[in-house]
Amino acid sequence: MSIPATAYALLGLLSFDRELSGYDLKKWADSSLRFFYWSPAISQIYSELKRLDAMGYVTSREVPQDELRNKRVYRITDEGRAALVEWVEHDDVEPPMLKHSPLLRVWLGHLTTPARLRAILESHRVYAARMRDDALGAATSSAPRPGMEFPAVVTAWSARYYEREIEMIDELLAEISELE
Amino acid sequence: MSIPATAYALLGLLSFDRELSGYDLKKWADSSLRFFYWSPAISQIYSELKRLDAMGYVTSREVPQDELRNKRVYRITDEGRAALVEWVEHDDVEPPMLKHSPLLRVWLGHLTTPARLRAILESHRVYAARMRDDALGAATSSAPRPGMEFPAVVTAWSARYYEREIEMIDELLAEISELE
DNA sequence: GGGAGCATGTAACGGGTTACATGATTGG
DNA sequence: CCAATCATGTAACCCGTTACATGCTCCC
Repeated sequence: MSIPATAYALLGLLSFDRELSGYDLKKWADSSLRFFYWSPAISQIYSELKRLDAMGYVTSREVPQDELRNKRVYRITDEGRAALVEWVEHDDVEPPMLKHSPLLRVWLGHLTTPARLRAILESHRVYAARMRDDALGAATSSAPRPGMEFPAVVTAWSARYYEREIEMIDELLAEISELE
Repeated sequence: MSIPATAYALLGLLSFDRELSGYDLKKWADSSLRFFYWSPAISQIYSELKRLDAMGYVTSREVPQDELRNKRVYRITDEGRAALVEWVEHDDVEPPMLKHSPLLRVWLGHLTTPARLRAILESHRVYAARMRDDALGAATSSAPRPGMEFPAVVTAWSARYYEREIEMIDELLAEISELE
């Protein structure tokens, strides 16, 4: 019985030795995984946590959040850690999946005007700049903790990725102008 | 009633004014869409074609393939073309979706050895080089036909994308060595 | 003879999303 | 007072995949 990559990603977040709630995991995913992988919907996080719990890969307990409410926090188990290590060390690595919607529109450029393509690319440029800045922000905001070197390397990689994305948008913009 | 992006992608393939079978569409997708978007499974292509047919966005007819068998070829209709143009011109463009599995493994680098990470990245490097070469091949093999300028631009973009991916893998490899 | 390519499709399944439901606390 | 944030979960739905089924032709 195998579990989806998203479950391993969550297990990965928990592998940095902390107790986290579903809500915490969502925020963490949004400020790390999001840049190079994906941030699952909160509802999926809750259901994956249930599955991981049922498999014995995590344990959970309730902690008081305030006077009236509790929240459920999760901790990775030894079996969970072993399964995660196994996944990193021995499982096949799928190729990256890229679904570049703005490019799909450019590919269909014969159906529209250069102005529309430019607008799409400008807006994608804003998005990429935003992602770069967010990745840069995530890199600087979190103090370099021991054991967190790899996430730091990947976050830096992500910032470079979006920087290059911007360069490539500009190249495309220039090429589209030439086509006119 | 909206249709998925994949359906528009297929409609897009048909928008270059040719009659194509499901099988043809799969081959075409593999040598164009695959580099920057995704190539749907053949089974999905057949079911999307049925949906597009039901919506009146394509028509189909059977043509003899050899003495014994027929094949069904599809042609975009005026309504299909109008819907596609509408999609390109007025629909919101989703941000690109990236699920970088090799990077997810690197992000979990604390769970394994540098040697394993290097192996993963080397293998990803081979994949990226392959994609670059395939994109380059697709660019040169298809003679520059009129009306196909945008696909050519996007294929060239894809080749650059994978070239940069290789550069970024090498940078990562260097950073991982430094971490040791 | 057998594998690769041509050609089309169905069924089962699962991963993941959106919408919905609920309710407390904090800060402008 | 109202929006945002904290916090958890269910249900419906759909996109897309893999596995399965079928059968012909071409070439080694």
